[in-house]
Amino acid sequence: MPELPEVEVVKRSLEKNIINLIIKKVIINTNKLRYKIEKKKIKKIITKKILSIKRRSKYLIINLENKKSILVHLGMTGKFFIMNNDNKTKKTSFYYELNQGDEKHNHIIFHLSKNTKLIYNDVRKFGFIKIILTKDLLENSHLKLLGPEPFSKKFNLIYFKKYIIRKKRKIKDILMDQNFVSGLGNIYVNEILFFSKINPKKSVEKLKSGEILRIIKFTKKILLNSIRKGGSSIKDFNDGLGKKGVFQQEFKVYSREGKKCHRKNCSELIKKFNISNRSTFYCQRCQK
DNA sequence: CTTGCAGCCTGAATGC
DNA sequence: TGCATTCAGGCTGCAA
Repeated sequence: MPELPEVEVVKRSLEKNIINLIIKKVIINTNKLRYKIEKKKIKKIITKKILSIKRRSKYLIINLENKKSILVHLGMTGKFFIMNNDNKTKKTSFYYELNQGDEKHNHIIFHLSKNTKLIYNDVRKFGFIKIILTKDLLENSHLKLLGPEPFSKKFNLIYFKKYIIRKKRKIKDILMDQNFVSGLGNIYVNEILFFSKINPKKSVEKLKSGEILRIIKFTKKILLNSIRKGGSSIKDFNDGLGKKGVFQQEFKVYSREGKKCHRKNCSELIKKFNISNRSTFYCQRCQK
């Protein structure tokens, strides 16, 4: 599932592969992702050059020369493939593999110059692609209310304390809230709380400064580490039908229900329960 | 204002 | 074996 690190690696892959290329043609195989594709707007980006790629939270922004931008969210299963003139499908990130039969879910295909194709594939169609004016990005409803990026200086102790004041929500809930801090999803939040030794159920009003500082520190550390590993695993843009470029992510708690806690000298089994209808994994001995 | 939750979608895993 | 059900997940928009 693409969270901030996965999306960041897509961004870097796209930067390497499609900058300065021109959009020649766009094939729409599936008209409706999360939102209906506006064909009129798609028409207007034909012949335009791709100037830059940005990321905000889990969103990708592809800036074009005609003052328009393509705003992309990958949802749960969205992924971009690149195809060059060798006709081999290549991955743009580390969170998925290439499989036979993927083409079935190739919903949108951008034909670019230099015989390059950018393919949007999405099994569950939770993602979306919208064309908007670049100048309207900041006011866009998807982006407007997003909290600070986890790496930014704004995500600090003072901000944290101010946000949670008089709130009684669980810490896991707050970390999942994109308006508090943007880019985290269920997997990384589980991991962050394990490393921070905080019980996901803990009410934010009970958090001590030291605990908050741990959360902030590990958030940055865990995300950075994933970007680094994931980025290096696909740096050669291998087609995943071989085994190269596959980075098996290792999680400490996520999806490890009933397995032994990885912390030294702890033999507790990882427990699973729901918070806000999301799977939550933790070690009840290590996380208080 | 804040918080909670249904619904969008498909395929894999599980249940009977 | 095969059919039916459940689960996974981010985000929006509405209800309480």
